Formats: sequence, structure tokens, C-alpha cells
Amino acid sequence: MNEAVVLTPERILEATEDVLRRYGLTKATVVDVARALDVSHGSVYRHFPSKASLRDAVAKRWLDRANEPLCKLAAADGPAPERLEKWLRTAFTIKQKKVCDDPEMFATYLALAQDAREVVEAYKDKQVDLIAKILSDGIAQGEFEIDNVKATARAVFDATVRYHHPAHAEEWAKPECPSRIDALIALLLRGVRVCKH
Amino acid sequence: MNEAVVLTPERILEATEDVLRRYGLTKATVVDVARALDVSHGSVYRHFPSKASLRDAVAKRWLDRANEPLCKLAAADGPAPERLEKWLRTAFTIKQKKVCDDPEMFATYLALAQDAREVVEAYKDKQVDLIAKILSDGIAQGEFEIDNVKATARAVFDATVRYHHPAHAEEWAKPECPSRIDALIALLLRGVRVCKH
DNA sequence: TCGCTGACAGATATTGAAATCTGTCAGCGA
DNA sequence: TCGCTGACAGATTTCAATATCTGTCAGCGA
Repeated sequence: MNEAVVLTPERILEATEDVLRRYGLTKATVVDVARALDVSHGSVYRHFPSKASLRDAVAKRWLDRANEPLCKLAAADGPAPERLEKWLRTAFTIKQKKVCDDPEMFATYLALAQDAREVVEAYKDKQVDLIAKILSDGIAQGEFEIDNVKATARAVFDATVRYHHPAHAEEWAKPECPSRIDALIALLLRGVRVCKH
Repeated sequence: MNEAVVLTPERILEATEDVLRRYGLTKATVVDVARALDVSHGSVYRHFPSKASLRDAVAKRWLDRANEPLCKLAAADGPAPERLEKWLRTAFTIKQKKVCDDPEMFATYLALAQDAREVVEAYKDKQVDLIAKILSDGIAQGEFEIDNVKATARAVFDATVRYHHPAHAEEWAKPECPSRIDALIALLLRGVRVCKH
């Protein structure tokens, strides 16, 4: 080719995100991606076996990027109750920001996630592991009292579905939302804390 | 008319449910409902100002019927913790049963609820009131310790969204679901209970 | 040899004309 | 008078012809 630039999966993913941003999920085609890279669409299939796998790879990148700050929070030091609260609030904020900043892009992400089931499942499991990490820390610190850490982490994740699952995104902008989040977090924290009399 | 039967809103709703059951939401038309009742479709508009209002009325009936056992549970006597657990499990079971028994009909209900926003909102508020009732009873019994009953009832409702909101219906059949429900209920109960040492 | 091309078959999406539906209303018949 | 009818306008949906896309592969050129 005229350029020294080789066609890598990375470059294809980059171009795919651009195309998605430009055309939206419903309109974006493999031909568009190929055109953006100035190659034939057959070449794209040399690196990704199907459009679905390309979609999944984009979704994975996306979710991993969004997850990064949460990983850091889970790995940090400090009192577990504060960290759990911070972690949950950050998780909510990340999602909420994505909706507000670029609703159309969020819709794309939502649809993308709809069928990238495996990728999303792995992402959720990672989230639960992060919560579990904080809960364990809390037990070690004598702040939490928990029978089954893994199950409780899952329960905390489940209990907060309303504020991180895209299906409920349209509720996030409502004015009563923040106080409802406060009440939910307070309830959950009380559920894991040791009793102080 | 040939029959002594008059055309009442009730009869129209009955017929509408039949038509929905037979044709599904996308195919059911006001003309179909009128045909089922052997009247012109103009007559239906004499009782319901629009197709949307008819849809809403059907949704309301539906939700009210589903809600009945929960009202009874909230009004019952007995220890509040057990009642709250029973209430939540019943709420989940009602929904789950609807999905399993007749998935197509559930899809219809889901789509119906999608745009019957006001009706659904009222229904949710009623649910929260029922939870609040049980929480209040629990405080009176010395079993619960709660700052803000209304807010906590809302938090319990929000925390269980995953198991009563139709958006998550497809997850309800998974084998790990029951144990996750157990963990969630345990967490929430611990969050409202007084500390026993 | 090895990555890319471009033509191809079958699947999917688009489009616009025709059919159907929603909502209205003047008038009929009891 | 009062509820129902049936024809109507405009909105929506259907359907089939057409266009585009996905995924494959034989062959080209470096």
C-alpha cells in the first residue's frame, strides 16, 4: 500500500468507533468501516470473522474504558464504607454522564450491549468482584459484618441495577433521583455494616 | 339493538383483552374490538376518546388485578419482617408467573406499559405505599428501625427493580436467580431491622 | 507466500404505492 | 333526545420490488 500503516485490529476498532459516532449503530456498515480505512470490506473480515465479533470488540473496549476508574477505587486504601459509597456513586455518575453528554451515542452503546451478551456478562462479573473486594476490606477493618461476601456483593450490584442499567436511563434525569440514590445507598450500607450501639 | 346488552366501558375492556390475547398488541385494532362486540368502531370512540385511553384502561385493569394479593399482604397482621419478605417474594412470583405462563401476553403487557406511563407510575406509587405500610408496622412492633419510612420504602422498591421490572424479565428464569433473590432480601432486611446483639 | 481485492450469492434493508387504521361527525332510527 | 352508524380525511401500516449489505473466495500483485 501507499502508506506504511498496516491494517491492525486496533486501527479497525478505532475506525469502527468513528463510523458508529458518525452514522449511528443502525446505519453503520462494515463497508463504511472499510471505506474509512480505505481498504476493501473483505480486508476487515481478515481480522474479524463477523460483524458481530467486531461489534463485541467495540463494546468490550468501551466497557473497559468506563470501568477503569472503578477498578482504581476498588484497589484504593481507606475506610471501606466510604469507599463503597464512593464506588457506587461513581458507577452511577459514569453512566449518567454518558447519557447526558451524548444521548445518541448512549443509545448506540445500549443497542450494542443488547446483543454483546457475553461481553456484558463478563463486565458485570468484574463489577461484582470489585464490590466484593471492598466488602472484604471492610470486614478486615471491622466495619462490615457479612455472611457470604460473594453473594452480598452480587446483592449490592442487583440492588443498584436501577441506577446503572441502561434500561432505566431515562429515569436518571428526574429531580427526585439524587435523594432516592441517597436513601438506597444508606439502606445498603446499613445492611452490611456492623451494628454500633 | 337485537340484544338487551348495552355497550358499557366494562364490556369494551373485556373485548379488548380478548382481542389483544388473540391478535397481539401490534395487530389489535379498534376496528377489531368493535367487530368483536358487533358494533361500529365509532361506538367504541363514544366510550373511550382514543385508542391510547383504551390501552391505558386495559393496562390499569391488568395492574390492579396483579396488585390485589399484594394489597392483602400489606394489610395483614403478623410480624413485619416475615411479611416484608413474603410481600417481596410474592411480588416477584406474580411477575415471573406471568412471563412463564404466557410470554407473548407478557410482551403485550410490557409494550402496553411502555406508553401507559401515568398508569404505571400510579401503580408503582401504590406499591411503595404498601411497602411503607409494612415498614411502619415493623417499627411499631419494634422490629424495624428506620429514619425515613417513605424514603426507605422507595429504596426497597428501587433495590428490587431487577426482580419486578419487566425490562429484566429474561433474567428471571436463570438458575442462579433464587439464591440471588435470597441474598438481596437478606441484605435489605438487615438494612431495616433493629440490631440484635 | 501472504495480505488484499473485487465479484458474487444469499440475507437484510429501503422505498413508495396501495391498503388499512384512527379519529370525526352529520344524520338515522328508536 | 340519545346512542349508534357509516362515510370520510389524514395518519399509519403493509407489501413487494429494488437496492444495499454481509460474508466468501478465487485470484492478483508484492
